Amino acid sequence: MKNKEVVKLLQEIGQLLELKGENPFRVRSYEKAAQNIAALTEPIEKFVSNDKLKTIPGVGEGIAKKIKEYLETGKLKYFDELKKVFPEGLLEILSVPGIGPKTAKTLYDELKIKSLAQLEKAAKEHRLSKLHRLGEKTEENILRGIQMVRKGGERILLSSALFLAKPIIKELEKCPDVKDINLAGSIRRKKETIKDIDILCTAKKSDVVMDKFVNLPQVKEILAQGETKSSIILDEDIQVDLRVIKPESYGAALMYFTGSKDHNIALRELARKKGYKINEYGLFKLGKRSGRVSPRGKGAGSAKPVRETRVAGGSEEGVYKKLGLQYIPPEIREASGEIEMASRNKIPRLIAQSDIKGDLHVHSRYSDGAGKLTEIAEKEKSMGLEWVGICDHSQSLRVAGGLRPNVVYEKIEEIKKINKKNKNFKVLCGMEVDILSDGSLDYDDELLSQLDLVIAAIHTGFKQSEEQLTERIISAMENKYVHMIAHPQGRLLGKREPYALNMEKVLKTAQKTQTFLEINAYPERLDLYDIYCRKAKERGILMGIGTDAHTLNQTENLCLGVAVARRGWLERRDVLNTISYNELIKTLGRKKRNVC
DNA sequence: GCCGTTTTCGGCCCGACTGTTTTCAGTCG
Repeated sequence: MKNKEVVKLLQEIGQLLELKGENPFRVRSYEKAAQNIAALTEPIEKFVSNDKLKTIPGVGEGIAKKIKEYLETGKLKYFDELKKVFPEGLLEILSVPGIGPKTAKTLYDELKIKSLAQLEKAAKEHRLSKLHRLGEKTEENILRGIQMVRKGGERILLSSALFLAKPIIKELEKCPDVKDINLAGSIRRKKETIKDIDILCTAKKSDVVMDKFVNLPQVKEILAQGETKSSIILDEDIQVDLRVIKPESYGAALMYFTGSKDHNIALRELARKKGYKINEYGLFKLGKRSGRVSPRGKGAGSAKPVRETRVAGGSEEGVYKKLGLQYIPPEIREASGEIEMASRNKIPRLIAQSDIKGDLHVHSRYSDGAGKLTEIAEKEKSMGLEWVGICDHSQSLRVAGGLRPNVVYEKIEEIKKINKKNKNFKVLCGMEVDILSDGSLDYDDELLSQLDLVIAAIHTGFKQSEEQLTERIISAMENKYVHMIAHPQGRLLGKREPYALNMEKVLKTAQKTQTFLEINAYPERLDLYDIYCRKAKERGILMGIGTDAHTLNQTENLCLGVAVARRGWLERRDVLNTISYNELIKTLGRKKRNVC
């Protein structure tokens, strides 16, 4: 699958064209096409062979031809020609915050700067500030930007971002002037990793809350402080933006800053077609034939377009409604069909935290977890749950205290005793059984048949070929005692890419064998991911959320699993965790009955 | 370069903040 390669190619073409000073709409076309290809779940090669490239939104005659040439020959003449005009290092410079195409071009033209290192040297020697429209401040900002780029990644886990955001919200809420306050941006959409934290609030006077914000004890640096927007860097090197909004615009602003960018663009296009204008201040009805006002207004604040009437803006619901749309939950605002569904009133009621009755994957002290069985049960009960599946590691995983078969039998007995004592809470005796390198399971069927819950997982041999890895998972699913595949794709965010798997085959087999797939809610995993959750749902595959908790506190990560499920459009009926203990036992027995 | 309830040409999302300037260009989201 060469989608990523093609996306990168188109993005780089866009950037080079931007440097060249090309028509910005042409630049935008390449970006748009790249975005839409990035969102594909099928290999781009398939589109070439079927001559279907132009069915991808944003891909027309020109770009289709270029993609075809690149995929068929491995090269693209047009791109090679472009690269002759500007050295590749300039693209690296563009990644420095604050440097856009114009600045990059000036730096190249005037100072012959074509790499990050040269840029850094020039900034330190104060050669940048001698250029037109660049000053000392810019020089400092560029140096800081270079450090940011060098640090790489700079995205943090959703869980870490939430951990940092919550105390800030709590503190700002204390301002008597602050009425509504909410997260926005990717953290509100619950993306798996977050670049910066966006917060929105309403307040009568913004200076009080802005002052409080920039003076929070965890602030390392103030990047900007304005009337409507301020930006800070936390000690943890994460940027936080706060925007203060007037109440009548709060909903529109929340939508605008929650994004995603593509969702917003699609909404704006829809609004325009319906004779509205939408921005962060509200939804406005355009007066008859008055929409032709030049956007280039002169003078501060005097550019108010004529005859616009605000028709919505205070609440998100109101704006969606006026646009003829059902409310769209933030988690699915990714321009992946939600607007069309909302126009047909077909947005499902997504699963909610309150639907959850249990956790399918927790480790105890039997293997590498920290809690005793009874402690785990108490903890989960205190969270309002009714059952927990305790799945320790199997014997091969020695480093994680994998259980010998005789110990598994001891665990079964202990759990029986616990369940006898507890009327309102049940523990399922589960195991996370290794799928060995040859595809066999780490325990024999005799032992597996004694367990309430068997989840199978790959923990070794990640580097095998796609065929081998896919085959391993498939053969595990074909075992009638295996209920669920844990962390099916095996990635660790920021540390390890997912295993090479043929997901089509995996999903097909899960459907055929009635095997469930896990949404592993461990912060670094969040696996299966959203797009495959949605695909699994389309096939009628049930999903199960497991926290993979190794400490008692980690059981609280259930909310992250719910977030992934919501991003995957899952409803209550798609997720095992929403059913009662008795129903669950029945459902877990289904595979054995039906498949064998 | 793409696209069509503005349909084969003429649009294409739009406003805030910074840092520089002396009225605004560039960048960002």
